[in-house]
Amino acid sequence: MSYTIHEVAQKMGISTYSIRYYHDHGMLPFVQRDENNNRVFNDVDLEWLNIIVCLRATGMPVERIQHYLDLVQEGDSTVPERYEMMQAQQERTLSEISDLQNHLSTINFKVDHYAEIMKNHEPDSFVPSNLRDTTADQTA
Amino acid sequence: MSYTIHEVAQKMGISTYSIRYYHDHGMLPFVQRDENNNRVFNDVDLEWLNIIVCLRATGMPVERIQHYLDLVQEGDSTVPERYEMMQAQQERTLSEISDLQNHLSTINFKVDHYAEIMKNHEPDSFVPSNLRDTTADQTA
DNA sequence: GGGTTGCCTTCAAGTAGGTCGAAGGGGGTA
DNA sequence: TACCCCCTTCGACCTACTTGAAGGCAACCC
Repeated sequence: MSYTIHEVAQKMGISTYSIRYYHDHGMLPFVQRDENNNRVFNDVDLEWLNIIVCLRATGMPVERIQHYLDLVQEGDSTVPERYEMMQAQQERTLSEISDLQNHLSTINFKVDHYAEIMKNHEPDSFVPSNLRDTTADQTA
Repeated sequence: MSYTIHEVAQKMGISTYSIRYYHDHGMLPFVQRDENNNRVFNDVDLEWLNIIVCLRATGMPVERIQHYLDLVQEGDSTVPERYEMMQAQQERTLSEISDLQNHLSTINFKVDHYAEIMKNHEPDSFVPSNLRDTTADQTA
């Protein structure tokens, strides 16, 4: 199967701009061109792109991804380094998930807090700011 | 209690650059200056910064955060809009956590895969790339 | 066959959110 | 007085896109 850049963009949930960016920066080394110089993607390209998207989404810089993809192309002798990279990425991602969960509970608290305020007001009865009690609202 | 910009940076785990950036962009409206024009932060400023860090870390653009902070200062009449903003942020964060968890399982798979390869090799016995079996390595 | 639409191309410029360096000032200590 | 350290502002730089301008090629319409 072969795909246009738009099909790939839709499939992967990223923009055509990003795909061109990755390609132009050497991260999609197997992409072909058709007779009009348009990019033509196949399933292997999609797999590579999948890796790129995964690593970018978990915060790996483009330069590191380039290095990782180079290692993949160099073969099994680079497995130990790739192993270390993926382990680092694993830890990084776990800690980012945990950070996000902490932030989420802060946000949950605010949602509940605002819901509570709204429950105690009749609809359309919010007091104007010049009349409100300012002492209790420091935590927003 | 009052704090220097460095103390705040350390407390919040962000750079002094970021703090100045937020201040310069009107997101820390209460920060004072001392007689030498240095920024002086108090506990209320820390609370505001905490909100900023939380919303930024969960992907809210600076402009939206500015708007949110404006709403907070306007008082209770803006509670419904703030409620909607925090609900949106809640959903966004939940879906980002879920995305990260999916990406994490891809990474876990690679870590396990590489560990498996390394287990089946004596140390320092990785084959040079020109001798390896290239057919099985498409998924990196 | 000429015009329009539409998708593609490249290259350059713009953007967000910081990050950093230069230049300079104030204050404390030796 | 010299030195050090931390602060300031302002402007340049950075990453990872994002967008715009200018133009090519093909397909359809009349």
